[in-house]
Amino acid sequence: MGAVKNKRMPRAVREQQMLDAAVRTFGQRGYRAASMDEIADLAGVSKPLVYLYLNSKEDLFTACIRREAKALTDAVRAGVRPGIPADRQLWEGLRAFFTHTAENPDGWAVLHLQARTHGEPFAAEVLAMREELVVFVTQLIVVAAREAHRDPSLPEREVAGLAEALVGAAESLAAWANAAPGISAKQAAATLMNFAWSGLGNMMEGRPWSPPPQD
Amino acid sequence: MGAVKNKRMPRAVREQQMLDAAVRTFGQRGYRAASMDEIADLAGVSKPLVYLYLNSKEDLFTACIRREAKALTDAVRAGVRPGIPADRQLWEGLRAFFTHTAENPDGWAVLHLQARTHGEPFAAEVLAMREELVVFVTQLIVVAAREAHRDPSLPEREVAGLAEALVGAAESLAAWANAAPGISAKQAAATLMNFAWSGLGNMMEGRPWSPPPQD
Amino acid sequence: MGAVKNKRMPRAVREQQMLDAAVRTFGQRGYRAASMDEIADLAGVSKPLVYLYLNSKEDLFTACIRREAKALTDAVRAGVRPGIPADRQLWEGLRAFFTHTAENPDGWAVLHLQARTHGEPFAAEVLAMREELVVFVTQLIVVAAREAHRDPSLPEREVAGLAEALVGAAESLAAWANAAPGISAKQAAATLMNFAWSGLGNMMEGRPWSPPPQD
Amino acid sequence: MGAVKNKRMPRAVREQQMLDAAVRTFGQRGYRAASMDEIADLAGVSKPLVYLYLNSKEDLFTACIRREAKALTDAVRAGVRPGIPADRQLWEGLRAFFTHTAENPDGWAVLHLQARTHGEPFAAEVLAMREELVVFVTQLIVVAAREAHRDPSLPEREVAGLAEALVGAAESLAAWANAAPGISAKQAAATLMNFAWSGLGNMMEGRPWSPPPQD
DNA sequence: AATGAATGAGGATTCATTCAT
DNA sequence: TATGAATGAATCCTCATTCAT
Repeated sequence: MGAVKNKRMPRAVREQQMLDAAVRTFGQRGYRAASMDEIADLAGVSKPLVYLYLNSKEDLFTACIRREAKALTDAVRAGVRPGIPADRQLWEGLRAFFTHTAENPDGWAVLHLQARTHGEPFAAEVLAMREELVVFVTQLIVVAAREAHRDPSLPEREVAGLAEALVGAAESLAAWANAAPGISAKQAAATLMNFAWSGLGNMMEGRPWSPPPQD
Repeated sequence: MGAVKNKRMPRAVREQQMLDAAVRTFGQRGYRAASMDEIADLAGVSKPLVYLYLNSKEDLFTACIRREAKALTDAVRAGVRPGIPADRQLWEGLRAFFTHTAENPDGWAVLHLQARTHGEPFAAEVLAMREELVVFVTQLIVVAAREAHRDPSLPEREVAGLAEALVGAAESLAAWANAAPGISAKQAAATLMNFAWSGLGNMMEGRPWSPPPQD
Repeated sequence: MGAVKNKRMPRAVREQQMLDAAVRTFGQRGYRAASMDEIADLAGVSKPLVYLYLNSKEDLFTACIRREAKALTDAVRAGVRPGIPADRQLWEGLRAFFTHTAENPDGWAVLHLQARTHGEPFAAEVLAMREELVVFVTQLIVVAAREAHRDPSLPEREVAGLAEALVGAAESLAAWANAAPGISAKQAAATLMNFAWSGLGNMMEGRPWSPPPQD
Repeated sequence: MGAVKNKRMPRAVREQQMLDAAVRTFGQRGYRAASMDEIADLAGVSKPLVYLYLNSKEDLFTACIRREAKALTDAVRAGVRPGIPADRQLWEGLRAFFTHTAENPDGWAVLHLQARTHGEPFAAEVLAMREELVVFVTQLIVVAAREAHRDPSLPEREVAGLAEALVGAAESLAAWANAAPGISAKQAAATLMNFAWSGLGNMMEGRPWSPPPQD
């Protein structure tokens, strides 16, 4: 069972142990199916202590989401060197993203699967993090357009949609790469770059795909 | 609430009412949080009748997944005219997909969010449907490559990754389009075509994006 | 399943089919664990028909007990030739008893196990049958005492206890013979005759076992 | 009703209270008819506490059986002085048996009626205890045969049958003595000794009852 | 003579949460 | 800092029983 039992430890340490146990349990069982009993057990403490430090199941789940969201955005940001060309920045960001999700499958499950499937307190929490990533990608697209000497006036709504699609594709690929054995973070990133950047590049050259007129 | 109460109806009809209620409840609350009580209420019948016809919560959820998965794949298939160029087929498929998910948000939530979040009986059920879509897309990519007079030997693994990315992006965009007001199915489809097809087109012209050598 | 379905049949026949199914189900599952659904199914009819003919679960169980009790006492009575010496009558009665219980294990289970474990409506029903057997045995003992030229004044209470013991032993041996493979009705009867009659005979010779004085 | 409510008590004490309540309820109502609600009420605790300590209805019933079986065999063993003649040992054992069953009617009902009536987890549990008693009696019979200077080769199968009959008769008489008012443990024991020992004694003298030749 | 449709009531089990120490 | 003892409130599921035809 989790940590060594009954040892007195400073609050900060205990809290992290609890969050570790909670992320693992929530990630594997889901919010409702995870029981405070199991979490406390896995953390090696009694239930009242969990309540003393984290207040309630809801608060505990929220704390998990926040911690994991921050860890993910931090990882992405830390993986990107500023000042290099936009496509390289995206490449680095994607690699960091896929690496982090592969190394923290439970945390990723909490963010991608569990937090979104349960009502309003939680979905908003994830949305905030997601927005950060979307903004990051959006800026890269805008910068890339500028670097390509293109008229920078790609309609904003269009850019938003593209960024959304890219982030969405990344999220799906992360789940896919975690599930399919033998897909490395690098491979996942390369696949997505091929898929996305070539398309985006194409568009920026002024050759978007266009729907048939009668539609 | 829900249907008219207490009227005797043939089993087949009642079953559909129950599935309607179940899809709505599961879609909005999630598998665990949805209660059989609420579902029976919404269907306008007593709980025992739900159990008589659908056996258990698990079976009921599975029946929901199957019905919605079939409805979705049927809609996509019905929306695509065979024989036309591959890019047009994809365009039509995406429009059908986004139209259907927009019209059946609860069904889509069941498939995309809820079914994947809960243990093995269910995830497999959705995976089967997803695989159908991935195969459909994969074939389009292969055909398109041939139509573009390209060496048809895009590595298989690469194609699988691209198809996965496209389906994943579509799934994410469906959720996005449902959430953001004023995004029509057509717009979502166009965004994704731009994102994906241009990129794929580019690749097929022999200009894939390539990672920097030192990576 | 059970009988052929949906065939119109006269009430008396249907009732017997239902009782057959009920005895089997009650005997194997117990009163509470047996469900009207299972019984109706096994009888090859719909539940409302069972209620139409037998009124309620309680009444159905009571009808089972009565039918099986009568069948058992009838079998014992039919197996005994009157007029022969008392020990022979007991021998024949026991053989008939063990034969019948071996051939109708479910009926015997209903009488011996199930009916006695559930509240007052049923226990009384079995008690009546049991009393008949006890009386039968009591008379045999009295007659035997007379045949042995003994002072016929064996205290009544004593005789009652002995009869009770004999019937109880028979009941236990019936269960034992049913469970242990290879014990025939005849063997069971012989064991009990040895056990009981020799003891009784001994007593009638005026040599009862007597407790130590200080007790 | 039952114990004083809401007082904090050590687990071991509470468990015994729960078992007390359970034995009483199971003994009077039967396994299926007894509700966990009633048991918890009678024990003066909430249902969850019963589940916390005893796990499930099945486990609770098993715990009852084990406790009562041990109590009964302990009582019988404690009541018998070793080293005295076999008939006296049997006498003492029977007195202890009837005394204990008279003092613990619910426990006896659980063992004799309820546990045997319900499926396999439980029947086996009682059988183990019963086997102990049968072995105890079997040994007494063998020793008695030796004490009577008889050829010790009473066929084993025969002895088993006799022991079974004796134990069965004892079980039945226990129920009878409990039901009939004014039958003391001593009287029940004496009746059975008369019934059994005289018979056995007779046999050991070489005068078994023999079936008529034509049978 | 017979059944498909339907339900009120209750029972086992689990869970988040608190109290007293 | 830490926990053993305890519960109110659901939740899934089953069953005997009835109604309308």
